[in-house]
Amino acid sequence: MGKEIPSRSEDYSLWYNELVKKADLAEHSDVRGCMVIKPYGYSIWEKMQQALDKMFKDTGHSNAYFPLFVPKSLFEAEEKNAEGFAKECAIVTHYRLKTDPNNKGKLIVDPEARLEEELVVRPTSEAIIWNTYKKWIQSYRDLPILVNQWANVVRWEMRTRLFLRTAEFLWQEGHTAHATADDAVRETVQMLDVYADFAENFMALPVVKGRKSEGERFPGAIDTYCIEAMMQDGKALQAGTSHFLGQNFAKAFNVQFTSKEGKLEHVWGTSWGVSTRLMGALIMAHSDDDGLVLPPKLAPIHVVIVPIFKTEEEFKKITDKVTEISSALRKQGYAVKYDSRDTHKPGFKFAEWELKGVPVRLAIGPRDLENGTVEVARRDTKEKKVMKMDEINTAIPALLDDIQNNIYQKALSYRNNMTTEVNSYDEMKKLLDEKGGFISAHWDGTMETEAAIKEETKATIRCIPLDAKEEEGKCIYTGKLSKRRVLFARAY
RNA sequence: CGGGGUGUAGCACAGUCCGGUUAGUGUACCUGGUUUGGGACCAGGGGGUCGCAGGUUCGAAUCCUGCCACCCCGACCA
Repeated sequence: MGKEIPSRSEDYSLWYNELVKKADLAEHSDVRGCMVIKPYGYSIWEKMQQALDKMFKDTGHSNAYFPLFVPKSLFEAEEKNAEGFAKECAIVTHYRLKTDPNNKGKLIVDPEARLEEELVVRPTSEAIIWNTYKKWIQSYRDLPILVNQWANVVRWEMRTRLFLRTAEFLWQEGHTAHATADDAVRETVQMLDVYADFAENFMALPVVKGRKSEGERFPGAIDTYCIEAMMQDGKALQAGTSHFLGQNFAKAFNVQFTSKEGKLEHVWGTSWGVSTRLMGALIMAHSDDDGLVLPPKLAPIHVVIVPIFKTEEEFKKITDKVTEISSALRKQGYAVKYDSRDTHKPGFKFAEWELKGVPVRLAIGPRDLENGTVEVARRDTKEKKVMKMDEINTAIPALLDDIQNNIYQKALSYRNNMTTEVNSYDEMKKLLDEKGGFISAHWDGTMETEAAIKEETKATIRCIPLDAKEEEGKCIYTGKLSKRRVLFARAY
């Protein structure tokens, strides 16, 4: 018996945890709340990075790197931001250990080595970056500044889950500075579009673009835009955010520039990020009870080839054929894995590569050699068919495209099925308990109502969709007037 | 951070209530052979600070105290 995972219907959250571990994506480390991302999982993250990085560069951004540590005085400069993160910060207070005089071979913190000013381990980098931008910006000619950084951040979470919420996680954070509010808003929306494009075209994950309510907004932002996705258990997941910071950070850090007209003005800012949480979204959006299902565009291995043989001689003949096929596929840019292990039976290998979500599997045995055929199996539908060997080179690219498209369509129709328009609070509560998903409903726009609904149902306003049509209605909770529907859901 | 639960081989667990040979099972691992078109079989073998630290006892995986970690529920989480 190999590795098996629980079914989604039995225990969704156990299914997720086991899948992450059994598919070799990540595991818990010995550090509380922190994970080890294993090579297979990390290679998926690298594919995400590559695609996103290119999109950032194509929209004019450059990468840079800022320090992990933020002096407390800088951190607290933008009050709302500091307050928002204060409860989950790790703080460096000392810079030296020494041997414990009472306990041989052990180390203690040297009380003599207390830092004059504590260093906050960045939960996000606005503070240190805006403090740096102050030095970079004097004139409108210095603007815009379009910088991104790939980094780790630390948020001391009480309850963690692999990829979805860990104390340390990897992400990218873009930080831009502009001469006008319009420019900054345009940037904010552009990056939201980049995220949505990435989610849909690479992750095969349909997302709703929207704006956060005041209560869900990034601390220190004027406006927070987001993409929201629907997971297979009916819970929503925020997959990326893009913030219009107004002049909040420029004012806090005194970042001013001289305009064309010779006036001294505060700079307008944005910040935007996606994290390794996208891995969680990817896993939960597509995978099934047999394991991971990866969209070809993010799969570290596109095609796995399993030989079926009895004798050494058969194995050699098959290997020759496989070499031919795989080098032709590699020439087209596909990652091909030949699983030539003789220590496992084919059935075992089939199950293992399915668990790891490889989009296409080829099986070649003596029968195929005779007939000039190969068995082609696709991971998303688990369909198998026998193909002529000389068709492979053209059939595989088409098949991979089809898989990419199919899992997107499947996720899209699921998401649409899981989005329900609701006009009464009772109906909403019933739906949340029985079906889940997005609830599209009217809201009076106040924080009080939002908080009350959250308190009573555990559902939050995920976003105010950008494409929400103007529609007169009554708030589901207070009956007050509302101009458009918003999306509620229970969320990760 | 509160309530509950669990820590025994890489993994999953039994044994703990009621202390007493050499701590066991499945799986994984190693060797040899037979196998190979959906998770092979037989035989042999290796692997254990029983979470950590104290205590009680002639004797502790087992009883007591403290600590740590993880899981579930809640609070928290922009």
